[in-house]
Amino acid sequence: MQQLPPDFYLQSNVTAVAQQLLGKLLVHRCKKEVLAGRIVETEAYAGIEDRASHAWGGRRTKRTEIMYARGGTAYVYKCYGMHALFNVITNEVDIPDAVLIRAVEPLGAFGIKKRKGTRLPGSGPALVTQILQLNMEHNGATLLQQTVFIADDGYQPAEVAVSRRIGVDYAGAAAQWLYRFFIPKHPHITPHPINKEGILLL
DNA sequence: GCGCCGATTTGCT
DNA sequence: GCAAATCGGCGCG
Repeated sequence: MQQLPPDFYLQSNVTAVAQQLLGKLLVHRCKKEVLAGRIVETEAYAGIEDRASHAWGGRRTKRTEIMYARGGTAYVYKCYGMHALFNVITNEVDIPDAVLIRAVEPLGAFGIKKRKGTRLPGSGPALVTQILQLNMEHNGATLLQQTVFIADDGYQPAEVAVSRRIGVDYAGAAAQWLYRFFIPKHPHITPHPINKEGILLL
């Protein structure tokens, strides 16, 4: 198991990073337990030219400022005022590229069984932070240390597919960009008709 | 300052 | 299928 090196996050092609993150492990060492999940679904957000990105048009606000940090930084924000979504900042300083981690396959012991009823939690970007116990406190955290980081255990997905992104219909032409990467038919990816439109890359 | 909308999920009709 | 939960950013004035 090898932690990803700083150079990985400095790549200039954010879609390449989004694709390469599939199959990697997102790890959170909290108090006594280590929470980890295998990344099975990602979305790329390409800086100021991407209308779907919070940094579109070069926006710099209190919320988006962290997106301009150097690659290898975490960007966590609240969506709809209640769900924390976890992103990985990529590229050099002042280029606000980011990869949204949309789904992970939980590994090891997780407290999610405690939920009432026998029904397992659904899938989606808000579940990633829930499962790995990540929250707004991790906004701006570096992924280059040992608390929250991404590791490669040698696993390579047999198949990788690409599609349009989910929930960005407002973004005009950018809504059609093939910036969503996922492992086809994986049980933890977001259930969505768009999965059938996925184009197989691998 | 006010009001609408969003990279969503859940539960009820 | 749809509304609720709930907050920061943005446009408007």
